Amino acid sequence: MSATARKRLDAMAAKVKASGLKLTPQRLAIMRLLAESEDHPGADGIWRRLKRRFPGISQATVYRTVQLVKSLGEACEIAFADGGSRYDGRKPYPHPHIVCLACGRIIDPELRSLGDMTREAATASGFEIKTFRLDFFGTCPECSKNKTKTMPTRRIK
Amino acid sequence: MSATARKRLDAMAAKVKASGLKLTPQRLAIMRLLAESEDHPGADGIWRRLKRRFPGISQATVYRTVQLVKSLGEACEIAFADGGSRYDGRKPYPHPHIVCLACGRIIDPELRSLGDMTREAATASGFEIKTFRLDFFGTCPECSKNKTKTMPTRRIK
DNA sequence: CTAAGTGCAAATGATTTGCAGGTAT
DNA sequence: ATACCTGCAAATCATTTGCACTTAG
Repeated sequence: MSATARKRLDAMAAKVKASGLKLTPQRLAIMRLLAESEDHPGADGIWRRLKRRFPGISQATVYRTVQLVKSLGEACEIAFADGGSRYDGRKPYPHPHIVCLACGRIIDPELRSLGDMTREAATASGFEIKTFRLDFFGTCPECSKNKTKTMPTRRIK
Repeated sequence: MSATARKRLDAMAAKVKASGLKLTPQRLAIMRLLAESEDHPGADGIWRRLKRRFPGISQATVYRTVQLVKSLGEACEIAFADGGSRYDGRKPYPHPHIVCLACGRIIDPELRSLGDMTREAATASGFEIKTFRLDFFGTCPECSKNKTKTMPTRRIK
């Protein structure tokens, strides 16, 4: 487990304890997966990976824990149009994504111009901007090469 | 009915006929609502407005038609984290939104910097960007004045 | 005519919840 | 001890689909 992942896991565990909640083995395992996964796993994926080590773990527990960690501000949810959500416990704050429509990969780009655009949105509208959601969809370099056919386009909610 | 709305409705009707599909009264009514609504209505809202004039209209027909118009490229869907989708038949192409968390209002800002940011995302990632989804969430000027308490935060999928 | 469309109700599918029995602290 | 948790299964909820009956062209 990397140092950054360890830090993230510790932050999650600390918030849980600070809220007077319990650190069960299931929660630890789910939080650990959230803290170290770089592939933005979905609830179902987390559940499938976990039941190797916790044969009896229920999806309900995964959903409950993921929601808990999110509500504590220690993970963020990326919900897609097709109803599925994916989670990121490494960067628990809102950030942009680029999704490959062919292979489903999601990367986190650094966008220098994002701050300016947020300011432009606030100025243009008079809104007090609290948060945002930004996703780009396209084809990653690998899939572009392979000329793989595009996945059945998701319903972008 | 405004000139722009008329144009949008005509475009939708043309695509439907060009696809060898039928222009039923229900479809016309739904498309008309899509073409002239500036408030990004949801499927349920469309259905409720329509059953005044079409007492027997079913939600299934609304969903089917809205999907049809979207698949013809004549409306776009804005799907939110809480599972609900809203539609825009006035601008059938992807565009940014600003959502008021207090009253639910959605506006379409003009963002000059959007093109630059898309280019930055493409360059930084090597992806071929096909489309995007950009929403800002905050409080509109009216709700800021009224100091209305924020709506129970939607799950931002 | 007849392929398409409609209303209705049942089916989906991801997520949530009620409950009865466990378990961290 | 005793809140808090977990697994299980039933319940949600927006949306989709199967079917028998209409209807636009």
